[in-house]
Amino acid sequence: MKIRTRFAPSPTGFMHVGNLRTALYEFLTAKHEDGTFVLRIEDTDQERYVEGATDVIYNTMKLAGLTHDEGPDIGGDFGPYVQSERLDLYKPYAEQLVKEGKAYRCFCTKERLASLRENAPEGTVVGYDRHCRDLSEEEINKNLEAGIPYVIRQKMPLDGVTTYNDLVYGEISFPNADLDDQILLKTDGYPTYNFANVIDDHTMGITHVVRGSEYLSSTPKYNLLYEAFGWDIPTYIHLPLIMGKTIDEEGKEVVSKLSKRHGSTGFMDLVNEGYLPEAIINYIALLGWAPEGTEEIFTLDELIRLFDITRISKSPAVFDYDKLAWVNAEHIKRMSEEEFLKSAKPYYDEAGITSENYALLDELLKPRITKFNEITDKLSFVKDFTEFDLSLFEHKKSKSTLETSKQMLELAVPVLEDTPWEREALTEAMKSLAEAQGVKNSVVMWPVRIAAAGVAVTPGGCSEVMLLLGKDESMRRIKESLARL
RNA sequence: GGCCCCAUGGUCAAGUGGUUAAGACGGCGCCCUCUCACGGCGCAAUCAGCGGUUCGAAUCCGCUUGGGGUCACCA
Repeated sequence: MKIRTRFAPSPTGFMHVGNLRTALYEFLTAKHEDGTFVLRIEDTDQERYVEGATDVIYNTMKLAGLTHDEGPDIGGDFGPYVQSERLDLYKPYAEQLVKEGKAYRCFCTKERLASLRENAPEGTVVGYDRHCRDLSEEEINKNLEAGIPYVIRQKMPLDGVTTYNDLVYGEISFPNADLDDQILLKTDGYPTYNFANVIDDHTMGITHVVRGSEYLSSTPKYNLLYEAFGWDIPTYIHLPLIMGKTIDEEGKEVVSKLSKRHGSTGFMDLVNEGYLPEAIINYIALLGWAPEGTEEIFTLDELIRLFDITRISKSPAVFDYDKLAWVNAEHIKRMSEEEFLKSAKPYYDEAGITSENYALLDELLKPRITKFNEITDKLSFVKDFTEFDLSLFEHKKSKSTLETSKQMLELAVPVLEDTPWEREALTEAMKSLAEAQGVKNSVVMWPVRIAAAGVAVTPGGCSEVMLLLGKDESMRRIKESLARL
């Protein structure tokens, strides 16, 4: 049987890397076996609906490369793929369970439920007291006629244990007595998340339910539902959570399940910060899973090929920006010249770089940037040339002093004037000058670079800096710097 | 608090009874070098604790401790 997985986000307008990682593993689980990946939008919560949120989901999935085979935007044989368009579907299923005595109508008010919770003994949490579980036929009819709103609750077994098998966590058992009579249908007639989930997964033929391990403890309820309907229970693959670090009131570092409060962990946030979608995908693939061998840089296609459910780990993983940055840098280094230029171009334009230097910058910048937005800073010297502090000329390691700088620049100016403005020629000219003067290369190259750039740190050496500036600008700057010495 | 899950360096992790306990990020040092990177080399740093089982335990079992998750007419 062909594997079918689904990603079922709620349109809240925000997708953090935790959700994305789940989507990724769902995608990989299906695609590794040449299965089908379904996108379903779970929008049964009318109060939390956010305008335009579904577009965020589509855009994210597209950018991340997690293309779905069926979904609201492209259709499929199991539609509709938006829960709000499936509303008529759920109620009959709930009614069926009521009829079969596996569920019941509950007329308890929210206030009563609230007071139940408030009156619970200190430090404990109590569930529903099953007040309406055994209402008489007359009482039910009376309430119904009076138009009292009701929810439909599932009857949980009062004793025994429910056991299920998870592909990553193995066999897990829960005492049934701990299970609440969960609500299936709300007073507004909408299904609850859990209920809709089961109905949808079954009717959509989902074979493998891949989700975060926070669902481990509600899975028995799901299974009891599947059993109530006599449906096959899907294969479960629960994923270790991705954790974020925060600082609490006492200044202590705490880790907890990734959420909005963990700062810029939104996929779009990261992309806007300059992380490549495929690098983000690569990195989060490694949070909770490791391939055989020691290679860590992968494309999506490689991940599809290598992904192996049995290598998913059980323990939570902390999201690490440093490692993400490294992965991003590795992806940048592997980019073709064209790809790199495409991403770098906006920053080049901003820095006043012209096309004849694109190839040079490809070489210079690739090993030097972690994110593309760093280009601005790296090339700021091209545009800005201010009266820098002359002490920059003093560099112990390069054996450069104010005096030698002046000497060398005086000698370099005429040489540079007569040198073809090419990388090799410029470098050779400076080396020859140093040799002729009997000094280390650095004694001439250091001051030339500083004089031209006006800053200590540049991407590349003196020849590259002069190349980027062009002959006129370089000579102007060097002479100006020399005049100040 | 009940229930459930987890436990190898600061972080991500390999490892499935016999290894000098991989690798990566980060840190530190050295080399390369006109700066900064890249690259190369090296260093520090881990099996939470205690009991078992076994000739032998990071690997199996139990307890303890620690961490996380979950207990809504939210998803």
